[in-house]
Amino acid sequence: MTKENIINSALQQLAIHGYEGTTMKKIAEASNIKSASIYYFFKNKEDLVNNVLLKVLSGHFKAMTDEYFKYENEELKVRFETLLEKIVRHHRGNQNETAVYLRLMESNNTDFKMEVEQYLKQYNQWLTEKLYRNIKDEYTCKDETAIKDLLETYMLIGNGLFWGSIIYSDSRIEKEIVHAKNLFNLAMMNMLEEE
Amino acid sequence: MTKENIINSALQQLAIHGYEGTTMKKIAEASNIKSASIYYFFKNKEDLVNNVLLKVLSGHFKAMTDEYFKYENEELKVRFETLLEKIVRHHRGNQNETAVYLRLMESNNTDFKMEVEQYLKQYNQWLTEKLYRNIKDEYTCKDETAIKDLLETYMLIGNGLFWGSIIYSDSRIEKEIVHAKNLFNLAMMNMLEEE
Amino acid sequence: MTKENIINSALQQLAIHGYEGTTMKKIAEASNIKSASIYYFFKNKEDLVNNVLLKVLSGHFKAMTDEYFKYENEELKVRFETLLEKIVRHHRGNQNETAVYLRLMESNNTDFKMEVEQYLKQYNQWLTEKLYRNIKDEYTCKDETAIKDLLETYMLIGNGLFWGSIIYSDSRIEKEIVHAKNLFNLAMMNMLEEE
Amino acid sequence: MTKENIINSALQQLAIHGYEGTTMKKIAEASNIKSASIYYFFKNKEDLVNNVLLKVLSGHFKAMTDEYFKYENEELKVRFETLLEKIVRHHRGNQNETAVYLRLMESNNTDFKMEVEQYLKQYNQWLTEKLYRNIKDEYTCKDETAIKDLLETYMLIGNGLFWGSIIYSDSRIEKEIVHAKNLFNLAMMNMLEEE
DNA sequence: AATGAATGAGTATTCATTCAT
DNA sequence: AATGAATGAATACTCATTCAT
Repeated sequence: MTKENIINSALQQLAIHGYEGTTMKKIAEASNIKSASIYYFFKNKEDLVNNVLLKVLSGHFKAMTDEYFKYENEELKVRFETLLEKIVRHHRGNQNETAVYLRLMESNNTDFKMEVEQYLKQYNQWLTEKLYRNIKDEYTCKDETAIKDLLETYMLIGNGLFWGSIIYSDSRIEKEIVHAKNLFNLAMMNMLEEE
Repeated sequence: MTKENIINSALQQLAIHGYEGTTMKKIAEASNIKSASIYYFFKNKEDLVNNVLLKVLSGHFKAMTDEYFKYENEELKVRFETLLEKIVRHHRGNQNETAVYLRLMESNNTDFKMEVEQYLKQYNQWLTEKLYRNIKDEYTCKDETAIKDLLETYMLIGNGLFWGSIIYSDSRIEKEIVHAKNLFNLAMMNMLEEE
Repeated sequence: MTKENIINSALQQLAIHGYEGTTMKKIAEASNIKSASIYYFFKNKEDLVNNVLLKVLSGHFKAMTDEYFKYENEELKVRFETLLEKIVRHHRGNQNETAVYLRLMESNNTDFKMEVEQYLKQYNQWLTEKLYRNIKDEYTCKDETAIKDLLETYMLIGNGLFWGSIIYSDSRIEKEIVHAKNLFNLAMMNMLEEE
Repeated sequence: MTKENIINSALQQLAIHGYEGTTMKKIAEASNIKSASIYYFFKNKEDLVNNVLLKVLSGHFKAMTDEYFKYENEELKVRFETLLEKIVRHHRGNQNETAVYLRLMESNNTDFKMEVEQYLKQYNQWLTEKLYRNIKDEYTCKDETAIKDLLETYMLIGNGLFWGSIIYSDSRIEKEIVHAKNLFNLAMMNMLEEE
């Protein structure tokens, strides 16, 4: 389908050139159509990019939730660790998608910026809540603050992993995953001890 | 001085709009001159941006090394922790500078991309070597791999902090710093125990 | 057709203003379109001018060969004389075309310079060979050098006529043609006598 | 002297790049000064180019008259022939000067065009008159028209030589000179015979 | 569903020129 | 005598968008 074709080409172009650097002509060429034809399917550039962003973000959310539920029955520690790893693998396997929302977040188009930021907030919130529930359900932890701290620490490690997945080579990334898992184990054990 | 003025305006614009989104006219307007005048001081846009980048990167390096040497006589643990904090504070206090090199790194101009990436690599190398020396000098650690792992873990935490400093609010960042410090302490103690 | 229209306008402008002096805006105005539209048909200024040059040179060659073959069955002397006259008439009737390649030859664009020079060389070669064959076939001239000299003399007269067609008025040109014919007759008779 | 220096640099630049292609900056660079300094000596670009043109044309006239008078006491035929040769040698030895007035003549600046054309007309007139007088004085030629025809023929040959000096190589030019002399001899003898 | 043709608004850059020093 | 700094106007070219077909 042409429409899907255009979205994919746009995704690719946006990943490489960013919003300002992506032209309708380049997208059209990558789709083997003429640029005028894009306007049959999309109102304008913004509309098209919005569609791309929607695809990227919903794809990300689906991948993340799928991953989460796949390991729902595992032991808590394993679940946390696996999720950490899966985040990296997803970014590595979908570098274009990640590049797109990174670049749109930094574009000077406020709409995209806000959309990405809002999504990120929502996703973080969803994840945090899930994880919070998990801990609550499995550990009889009295100290709510301790849980929150652990989760924030978890996010910190996740962020480090994320940025590493952007700037590091494949081999380095594998090490990062190991370090991240170890780090989280330490943090968790530390919390349980204090308890 | 007009030349300095132009560089600063360009820095600001690049932070907001990125390379493609920054126009000579916008820079000129922000400098209260006409765009033709920019060409009296700079050969072209690339030349100007190169000057901005040079300023940003050398500024970053100076700040980082200054910070490093300021605490050189402190206890190792304090030194590591302080550096972690200072990195965040520097990014927070110089958001424009950070934004510039983030965005240039992602621009489709290969020259800038490479310059930033090379700088980052160099800086990382410098930092890693310094820290490696520090640990070696102060701890009689037999296991070289353990030190390397600790350093990589330190970088992982630093990366998490860095990305957090891009996406989080001021209040959240303060918490991140605390988590980061704790995390590193755990990692270090863990290494020493194993020894 | 718009494309043809643009080429013709460009031809006109190039004849008047030369390469550097011809602007895309002037061409557009002369074509009753906006300058951006030119880029729908031509990659850039150089591409457009190349098309103009192609038209001019192929037009010149066609006119010259047509003229040559039209009188192929006439007596040799008549043929030479007619050709001399036709060269002038062609330049006079197509002053713009002549002006274009004269000016492009003198432009500081090496590509056009070389294209025109190469064409001129080719055309001269073609003409010389044809004429050489004609003399050889019709006169039992033993002295090859004499023929070559006659041809070079013919070219000299042709060049005088050409330059005259650039700088002289219509009435003066008519006289030039008569002088040129007489001159060539003298040169030819002189060669035959010596034989 | 700086002024002379500027004129010479401008001459060189005009020969290479023509009027439109010659910039004040290029002239300044070739003169080892800054472009603003040119305006101390010349009102504007046109004024400067006018000075160059003046130099070129007066230089040409001086060279031509010098040459003429140097051979004034020679035999008429020799005088004509020598002058023909000297014209070529002058153009060949002063290619820049010739290029300048050729290119200015074709520039779209009407002033220069007219100045060059007027000079050429004047020079032609001067030369024609001189030569006319020479013939009149030395030959008892009754037919005025014959003399005029001979002179026009002479100019035709001169023009051929001139254009050849623009487009031909050094070796070819030497042959051209021989042909031109022979041709003029034939023309002159022809006129005398008819008498 | 697709495109050929066209364009207004911009974009980096150049150029002749000015003027205070 | 010379220039550093500045600019209005122009130049080739690009880009998102439109519209008739």
